[in-house]
Amino acid sequence: MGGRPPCCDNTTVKKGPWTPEEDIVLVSYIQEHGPGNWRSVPANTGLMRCSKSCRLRWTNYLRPGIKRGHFTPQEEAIIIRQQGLLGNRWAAIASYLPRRTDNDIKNYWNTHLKKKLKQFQTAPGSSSGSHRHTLTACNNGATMCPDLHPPLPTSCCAPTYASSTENISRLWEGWMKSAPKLGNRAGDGDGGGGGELQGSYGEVRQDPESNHPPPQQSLLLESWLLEEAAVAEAEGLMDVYTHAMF
DNA sequence: AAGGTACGCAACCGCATAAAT
DNA sequence: CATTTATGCGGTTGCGTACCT
Repeated sequence: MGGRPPCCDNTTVKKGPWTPEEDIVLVSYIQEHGPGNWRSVPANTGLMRCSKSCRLRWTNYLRPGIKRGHFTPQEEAIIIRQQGLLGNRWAAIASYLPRRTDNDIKNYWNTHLKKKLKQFQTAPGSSSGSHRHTLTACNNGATMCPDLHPPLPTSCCAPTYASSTENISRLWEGWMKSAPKLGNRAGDGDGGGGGELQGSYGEVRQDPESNHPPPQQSLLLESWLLEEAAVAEAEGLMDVYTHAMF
């Protein structure tokens, strides 16, 4: 048969939630090689994950510059407007909010905005309250957002591979929590989860007892954090600009 | 305080398209 | 050019947690 060789052996791939150890392995690899060649990731890192799963984890959670948590009214407005224009093309909508992932936007739409819009539509006469605010902002945002946030390829922030402070700190938080009791995680619902990792990633978890990252990784993290500070500064400037526009 | 329910998020699944052989 | 897989995307599900009764 011609064609490409298969990316991974589907019989041995691990599923379920990612562990901090896996995250670190993935981040370290991408830091070194850059994102893109996903099929080489499981092969070269030893991760028992499908390349697809690695890509998803990276783009939705570990990618540099990702902003998590509260959506601002401005962001809401852009999402609502673009959803109206583009439909459920979340990747396209996400290009207007470079620091949000399509998955995040999709989740937010399904859990919050859909409900909000429904409420608004069932009470068309209600011209007061937060919904009105949202939709007003939406209309404003609609006309200006392509200028303010032109559809940017992820390249606008990605090339630095700087991971967000939140993501990294969360990573280490998870690491600290799980490291001392890794042995107890076997029954973690995800059959064969933490337990097998101990063996698989022994060479990666160089010093599990000390709660410190391996030296090389800590250097990488340090440089990421420094870069993140620069990104945050830039974002601050953007917020000022945004507020001026609204 | 305990049990039940709703909510939010991470991850998986399946499909479409692009790319490699 | 045909075949096969990688990649990207949208829909959906399952789990953990917060909130309510």
